[in-house]
Amino acid sequence: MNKCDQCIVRQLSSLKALNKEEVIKLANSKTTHKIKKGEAIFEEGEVTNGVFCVKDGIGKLSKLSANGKDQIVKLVKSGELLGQRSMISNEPANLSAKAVADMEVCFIPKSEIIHFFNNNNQFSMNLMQSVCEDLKDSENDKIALVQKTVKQRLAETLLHLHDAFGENADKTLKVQLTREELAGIIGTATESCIRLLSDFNKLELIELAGKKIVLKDVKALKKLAEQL
Amino acid sequence: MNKCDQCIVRQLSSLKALNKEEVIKLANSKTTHKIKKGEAIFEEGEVTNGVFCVKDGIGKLSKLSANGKDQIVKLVKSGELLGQRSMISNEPANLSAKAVADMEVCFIPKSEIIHFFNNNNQFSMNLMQSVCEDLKDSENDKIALVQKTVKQRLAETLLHLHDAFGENADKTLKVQLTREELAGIIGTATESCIRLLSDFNKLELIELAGKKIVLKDVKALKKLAEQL
DNA sequence: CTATAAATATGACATTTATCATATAAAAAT
DNA sequence: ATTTTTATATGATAAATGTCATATTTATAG
Repeated sequence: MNKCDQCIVRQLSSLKALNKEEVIKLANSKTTHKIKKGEAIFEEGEVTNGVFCVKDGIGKLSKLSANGKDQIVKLVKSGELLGQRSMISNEPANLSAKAVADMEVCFIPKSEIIHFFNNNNQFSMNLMQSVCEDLKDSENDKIALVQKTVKQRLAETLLHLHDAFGENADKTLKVQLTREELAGIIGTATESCIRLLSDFNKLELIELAGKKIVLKDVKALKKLAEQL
Repeated sequence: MNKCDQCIVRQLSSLKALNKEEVIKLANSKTTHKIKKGEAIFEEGEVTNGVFCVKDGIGKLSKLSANGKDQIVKLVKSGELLGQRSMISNEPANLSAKAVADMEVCFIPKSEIIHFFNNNNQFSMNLMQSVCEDLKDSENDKIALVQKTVKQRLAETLLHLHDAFGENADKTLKVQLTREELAGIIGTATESCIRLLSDFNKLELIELAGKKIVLKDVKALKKLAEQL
């Protein structure tokens, strides 16, 4: 039973370049894992020796600082690969990967990936492009961190979460993050994040219902995120 | 006359994986350019259609913000490749590349690189690893921007400039940056950068002689950069 | 070599953001 | 259901950093 063929990761990630034969090879070597919200897929410093495909759920890549704050570098959703960077660099993971919502992931051993990389030009190009995409995002994030205020970054992040993960039937954002996690994405103190969310709420840019957030005025949020 | 074979870029960059035949092919397709200090190799938004090898000099990759500040993402020195990311992503450059010191660069057309990428696994792996290295650096920079103070980042940057570019006979740093450029690297206002340099000078951590900077107390700078 | 512009330096002040304290609400455990 | 913990919220304050003004020095152009 070749389950990988129908898998969303196979449709969306670099793996889409694999041919039938390669997918069968993949299906035989992969292992499937369920990760509960809050649990780690791998921790900073760990040697993973392969990549993880996100079949379902949402994960965060983050790094714990000396002062105890967890800086979130990227959120990943179904269809994406995790741990490519450290596998390719032959290094222990630079970041920890944890589940923000219950996840289902498949582990693909490094040997398989390297085999595909060496024998399938389209695959290696896809993988390369995916790392390049991450690099571009990271560089742009870096610039935003310096050039925008916390308020602007919060607005930007809310819009991005909406774009990337969508909304539920009741218009609330699909990703449910704690205030602490949200602060970890925009790079600020938890209290500042909470405060600004309250402000946005009062200004009717968003609506807060417990942990759930509704973007009420996307236009105004966009304006806020971009203004000088 | 096959000049590429002896070139420093060939010895240090992903190109080291090329065989004799490939180097000859490379030598026939490359073009050499001299770039004066301050001039651009390419500008943000430009389609480059190839990569640039840095034979000599120092360059900066930066992005101009709406408020007129130039955020420097990376400095490059001889032996490195420029413009890989946007070439691979098939996108116009996300950043501008300008000379910080007079440069000599060679342009290699995209078609050549793609040919090597598809026919030489070691080259494609090298290129991949080089982008991964950039990604790791960028992610770590991002985290430092959030978790460290401007003072710490200045100390860190001075140490990094010393490590990466070395010093002259008179112990001054080899890279000569304006205060504005230095501010653009650490992500702060020019005035704040100047002020902190003065402080460091008074504390005898560094010595200022015009634009030239000497690191007088590396140990103390390291301690400053890492402390909580 | 002078005139002009640009870079560096420093003070005064405003603003942003972090930190600490504490209250309230929500979630988890017993 | 009640206790205990954890998350959210908000005020007060301090610290860090940006902005504006203005010298002073250094570089560049004529």
